[in-house]
Amino acid sequence: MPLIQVALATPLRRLFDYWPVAGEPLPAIGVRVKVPFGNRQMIGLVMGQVAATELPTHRIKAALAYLDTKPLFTQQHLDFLCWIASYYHQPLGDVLNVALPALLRQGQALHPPLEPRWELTQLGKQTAVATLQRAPRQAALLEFLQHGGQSKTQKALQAQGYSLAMLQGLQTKNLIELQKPASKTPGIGLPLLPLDEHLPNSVLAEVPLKLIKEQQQAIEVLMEKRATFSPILLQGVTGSGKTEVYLQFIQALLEEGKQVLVLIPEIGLTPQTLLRFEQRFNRRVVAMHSAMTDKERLDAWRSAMQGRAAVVLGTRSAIFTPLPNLGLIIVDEEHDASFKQQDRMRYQARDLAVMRAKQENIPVLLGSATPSLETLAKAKSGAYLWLHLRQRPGAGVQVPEPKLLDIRNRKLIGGFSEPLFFAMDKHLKAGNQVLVLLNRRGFAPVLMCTGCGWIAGCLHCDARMTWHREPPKLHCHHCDQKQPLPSQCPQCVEGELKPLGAGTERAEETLLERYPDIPVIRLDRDSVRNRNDLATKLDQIALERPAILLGTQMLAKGHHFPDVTLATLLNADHGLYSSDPRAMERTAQLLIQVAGRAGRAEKLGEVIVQTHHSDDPRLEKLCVEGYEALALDLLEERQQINWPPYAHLAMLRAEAPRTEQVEMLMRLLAEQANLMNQEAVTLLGPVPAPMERRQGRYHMQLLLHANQRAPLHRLIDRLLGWLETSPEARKVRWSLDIDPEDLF
DNA sequence: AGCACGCCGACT
DNA sequence: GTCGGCGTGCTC
Repeated sequence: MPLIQVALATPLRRLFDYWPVAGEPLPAIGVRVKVPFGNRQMIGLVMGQVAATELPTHRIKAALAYLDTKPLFTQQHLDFLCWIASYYHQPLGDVLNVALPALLRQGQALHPPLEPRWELTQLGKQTAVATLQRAPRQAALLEFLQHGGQSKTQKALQAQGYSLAMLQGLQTKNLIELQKPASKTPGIGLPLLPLDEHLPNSVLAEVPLKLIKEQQQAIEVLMEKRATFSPILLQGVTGSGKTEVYLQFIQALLEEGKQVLVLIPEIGLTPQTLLRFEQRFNRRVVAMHSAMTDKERLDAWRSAMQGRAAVVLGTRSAIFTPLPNLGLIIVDEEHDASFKQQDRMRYQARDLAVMRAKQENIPVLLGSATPSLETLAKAKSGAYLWLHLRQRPGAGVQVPEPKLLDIRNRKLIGGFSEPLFFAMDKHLKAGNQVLVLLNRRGFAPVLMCTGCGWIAGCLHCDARMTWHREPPKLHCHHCDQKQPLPSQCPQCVEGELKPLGAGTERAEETLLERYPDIPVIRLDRDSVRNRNDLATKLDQIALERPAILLGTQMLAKGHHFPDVTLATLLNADHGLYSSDPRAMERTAQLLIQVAGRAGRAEKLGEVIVQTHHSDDPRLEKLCVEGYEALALDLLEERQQINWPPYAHLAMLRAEAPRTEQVEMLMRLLAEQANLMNQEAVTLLGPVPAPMERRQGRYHMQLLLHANQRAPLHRLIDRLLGWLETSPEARKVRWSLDIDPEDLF
């Protein structure tokens, strides 16, 4: 008798063998199965069959039940998930955990159980409506049921305005009854739901925008590439109409009956984005993001895997969605950091998109105004097709050139210099909006005693606590620890406590003092807690003029503010001289994004960037020659220091409550690595992680560097084997990050 | 990861 | 005498 191999969500990187469920046919690969595991039950996925196992047969247990009659994944999709598991060195069960909606992971049926329906009894069919004249609402319901023909679910009836009380009224008179659906095992093995409500033949629901020549040329090139694996970088300045190119390319694939997957950054999935896709096509568009309920996610997932959803619009985890007729993947704002998952299963959705497209032999379109160096390198080398959109259709106003405003030796009020205020005055007086970007929440990043130099630090982290005014507290942005604001210096008692630096709260206060008659609309994580807050603020922005829009990243991403004529970055220095080689790239992307906010419609814009380093050649290059020129320079630097994308990295991180435990493990780990490593892998570290103490735990890291992927992954496999059996590793929490993005 | 087993301190 | 602390071992 053959055994079935089951993938389970445990940290053990292997499959588990079980006897098949007695008396049932062997399950297909990709079916969920409930199995005993230790002394509990788990739900896993059937990955294959084997004739025999190394384990003594008496230790093999029998599977309890199959939860699906048809596989949840095609073999091709399973191959994709297996590839992910091996590339990121994660247990397959963990990958499946990300790939399956929560409800399916918990064992719920793929199809919702059929709801009971209300039906007329024999008496109900014969009773004249007029006999119910003393209960007119019930009479109306009876009439509706008698003439509606079919039985109805309670939900459907309530949607028509009939209440539960009316239904119960008819039920007690024996006129109607609730019929349970006939299915033996509710939800499992039901036929696929009927294909969609008859869709119009035409894919288009509205007339597409007229393309300018450059966009038209891009579409023509894309059309040629639409049937094979073709990675494409679509580099277009803000406002160049990338989305319209996406939409028209998507249209071509929908017309061929294909499905399209669109990945967008976390912050970019607004109801407006979804609406734009829904309005364009006569096809089902579903969203996939973390704010949805489990039920909503399952519904969207099901319609995708059944081929009923034509477009899936989602954040990074949507890359795992099974799509039987996938014809195109688009990654919008491909440089965005949110495509990299930074905890649990660390993966880069943009890279997975390219991998999936290769496997499916379909095009993958990476769009950005400021492409990541990784993507840019591939485009430069010719591995990716490189398309440019340099013009802005419409009124023809170009993205303004950012001006650097040096603030050395200048007095700053709440982060603003006098010349900046002067520029703001001009734009506000003209009745326009001014956008102020400050990447710092709270009132001030540091609270210091002027008497003795004491600084408010976090008890659990090597970090300063941020002073928040509203509500008043000290808040550690690394571990979420909150403390009441001290009324006096805890060290010298007599010194005065003063804020150092400025966050959005302080900038807001400054602006309200300086411009008492102008609305200041603040957008950051503290003032925008949910969808509703955001909608309110966006409405306000649409109405108020003049106005000042103040905020963090949130403000720079995605939203269109046609009345902004001055966009300003209060401090470009943060990260300019960081030891992280990625800092300059990030600052440049932010600056260009901010610049893109100014003068989008017919109004000419201005962009001002405050810095202490206006003579920095990289900043100058960025402002004068643009992002691409700077990025190509940065790429050259990367090549010279032999760093990604020209080399490969993996980061091993470890943390424990006591520093000795981490140090011991990391020392042994490095020792092992040196023993195992006969190839070209360089160890950098182990070293204490930046901000060594976080949430009361000590962090260390070991960076592995190699010119080739293969030897790096071979070494990692051996190291993980050692880590899994090493007693020193038990007390320490460790994790592996392939292609790490944040090294510091 | 979970969960049980097991071996030592502070409670009724 | 037992409740419960978390070290150690195991999961087909």
